[in-house]
Amino acid sequence: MGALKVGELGEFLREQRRSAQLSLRQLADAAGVSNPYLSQIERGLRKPSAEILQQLAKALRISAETLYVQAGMLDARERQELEVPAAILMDPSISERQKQVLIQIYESFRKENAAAADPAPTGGPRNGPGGPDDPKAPDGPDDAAATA
Amino acid sequence: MGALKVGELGEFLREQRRSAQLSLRQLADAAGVSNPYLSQIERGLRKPSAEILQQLAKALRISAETLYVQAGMLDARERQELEVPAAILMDPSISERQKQVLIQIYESFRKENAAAADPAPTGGPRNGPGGPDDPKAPDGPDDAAATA
DNA sequence: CCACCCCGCTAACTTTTGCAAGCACCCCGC
DNA sequence: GCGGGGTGCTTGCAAAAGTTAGCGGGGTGG
Repeated sequence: MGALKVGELGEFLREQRRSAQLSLRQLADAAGVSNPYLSQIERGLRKPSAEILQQLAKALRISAETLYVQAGMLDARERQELEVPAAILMDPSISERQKQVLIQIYESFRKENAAAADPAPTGGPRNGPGGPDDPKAPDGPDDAAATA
Repeated sequence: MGALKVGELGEFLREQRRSAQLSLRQLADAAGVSNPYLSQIERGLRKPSAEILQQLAKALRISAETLYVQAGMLDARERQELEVPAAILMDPSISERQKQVLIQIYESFRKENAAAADPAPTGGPRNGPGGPDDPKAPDGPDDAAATA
């Protein structure tokens, strides 16, 4: 399960530290972690938590993203694939209700497409014991969508 | 030390799980973590490690980056310019026509809200949950050139 | 030579993560 | 009634993360 490449991450961190002319203790102090622990991270014998990683990134003035990519936690190309529902949910400019509407429509589109492409899905993983979610007409976006 | 906003992260995770129609056990199993642990994460009483976060993101099919942003580990502003329309346009699972529909609705929502809330558009920089962290302010020349 | 300050690392310890087992509740078939 | 499976939550416990104290080593100057 080691999705984390701790070794590479450690080397990368040490490189960055050296290149920033920082001693182990200096960086550890700046990042708010203990010196020996940073040492162990750099040598790959410890998997730093998300928080520590973030603090190290800050102290090193490198983007946290860079670190995550190096750690193998962020796929470089994954960054382009921000999922639509997640993006919608994070958007502060629309209401929760509106988010739900958008997501519903989005899901119904996907379902529609899947049905068109694969009419015979044997053993449907549909666990919904309830009814089929409204495929179209995702309840009333009328209020806003109509105004468009 | 809590640079992590565990509570928000938990809520977000729960939202995502529900929105994906998954039970706690299902997601836990898919992500390779234990059911009770996921429960605790969702209620904000545990800070998941970087690895766990990654596995959950994978199982939920959302970008790990989204999760990090939600956890307060990546600055949202830095990257939120990806925004909903961009995410929609990049999605390969729906047709171009469907994309247009979604974006239309999204835009109409925004227009409606803007009209209702703020007739005088004095520019609303979005920073809702943005925490006032950064105690010592090492100060980065954040040249976040908005590509919007 | 010796104190002094830095470097990185090892050792023992405390705190937290993360898990297997079990609880209480609800719904459905027998 | 009872059994079985579904949901989420609580409880100890092993295994990690992350800490403070201390080690050997290398300058530098007194």
